[in-house]
Amino acid sequence: MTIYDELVARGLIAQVTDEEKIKDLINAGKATFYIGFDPTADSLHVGHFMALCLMKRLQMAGNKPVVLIGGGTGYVGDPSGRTDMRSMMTPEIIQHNVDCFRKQMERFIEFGEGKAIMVNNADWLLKLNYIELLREVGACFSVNNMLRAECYKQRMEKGLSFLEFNYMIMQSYDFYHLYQTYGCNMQFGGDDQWSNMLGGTELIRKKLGKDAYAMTITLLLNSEGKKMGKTASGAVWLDPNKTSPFDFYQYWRNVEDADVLNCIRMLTFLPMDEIESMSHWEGSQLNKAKEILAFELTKLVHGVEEAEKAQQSAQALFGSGSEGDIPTTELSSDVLRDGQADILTLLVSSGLVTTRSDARRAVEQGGVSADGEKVADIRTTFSAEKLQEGVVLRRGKKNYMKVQLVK
RNA sequence: GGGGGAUUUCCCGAGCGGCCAAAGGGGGCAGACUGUAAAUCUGUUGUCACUGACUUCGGUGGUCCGAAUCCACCAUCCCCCA
Repeated sequence: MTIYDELVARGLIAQVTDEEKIKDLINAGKATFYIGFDPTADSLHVGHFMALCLMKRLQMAGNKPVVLIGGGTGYVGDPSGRTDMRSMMTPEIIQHNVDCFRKQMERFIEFGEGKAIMVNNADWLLKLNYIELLREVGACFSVNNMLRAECYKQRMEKGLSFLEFNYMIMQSYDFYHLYQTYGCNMQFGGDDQWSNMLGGTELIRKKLGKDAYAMTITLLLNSEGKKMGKTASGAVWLDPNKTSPFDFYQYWRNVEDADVLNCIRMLTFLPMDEIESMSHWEGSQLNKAKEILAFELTKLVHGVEEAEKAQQSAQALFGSGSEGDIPTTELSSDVLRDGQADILTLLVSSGLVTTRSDARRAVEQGGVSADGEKVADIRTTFSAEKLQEGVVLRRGKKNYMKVQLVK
């Protein structure tokens, strides 16, 4: 199976400019391609992860990846796919985010001589002169066409600032610049980037009379059409300090039935025939597939060791498995009153709830247990001796924390 | 630059002087049922010393016994005209 066919089989490809050309280039390992990452946060998330996986796949097939970090475009903010305006980031924050991205990416992609390279568009964008740019590049863009682009359409309702309107031009300029500097002839990106990417290929055609190609990656949506990798409290991060390996594991362990296979296909490196054999799994067997998905992804992102730990904890807590590696919160003697600590205080200090009111509600609704025993009374207390041994608190089915008193 | 409209609790959105911690929906959380799934039903969803008290309705002042609701100024956003 060629690399292109595999990408198709995994459902990763959304749109392409010239299928035959792209197929030939990447199958032969002759492409130099780039993917841009905007440093809008201090950690990568699942969406970025997909792009990184794609890079890795293409790199393994002999193509040369260019990671472009949007240190310069970060000053502007991409309006595509958003209905609101981005808040402006300060140069310090942008730089901090760029550094964080770099660190995380080095785990996935091999950089160095003849391998992948990483560039930051701040290096060229910040130097541009306004008038020169207008004459050189601005003349190549038709505002009429830009306004027709899908990515601006939605924003026409809500209002679009001139700043954001220029994002497409900057991204196009990036492609143009990379084409000339590194011979980069292809761009990949999320499907919401399609118009921005076409801007680049067109600029290259107009300025240089050369062909460049673009391909977009399918957005990872769940069966309800929502972006995956998001929870009520925000994104699922790759940084273990922002999303613990256990929570990361649990996120994938809990995906809906309808989405498991899709995720396995698009996100893991399991061979296609193995995935195909899972495709007719049903019912509780599908549950097994979720375990595989969760384990594989945790392994890719956090390493085998963390993946095994997460799996063990999960099995210990949900199944009948042996005592696992339960996250523990250490308490100081501040929680004690007359040598006792009450359940509300413990719940709050364990981080299982954020307020005492929340804790009260959880107990009153029968959602709290300690060491497997349901806690029915909000006045329940625990002795200091008991707490020194450690107590496993549980809120609802899926939230656990061991609390232990230290002297 | 001129004119009009908006700003409510996580989100959408009611409220137009006391009966407002603020309807309704979405989302979240918990319970039942399950496969750590989905669907469904139920409860809950500002904080705390919790049958009561305290702090919220863009900001700051004011009117009033009493303001999310009225007035003034400021800020932000949207629409129309230029």
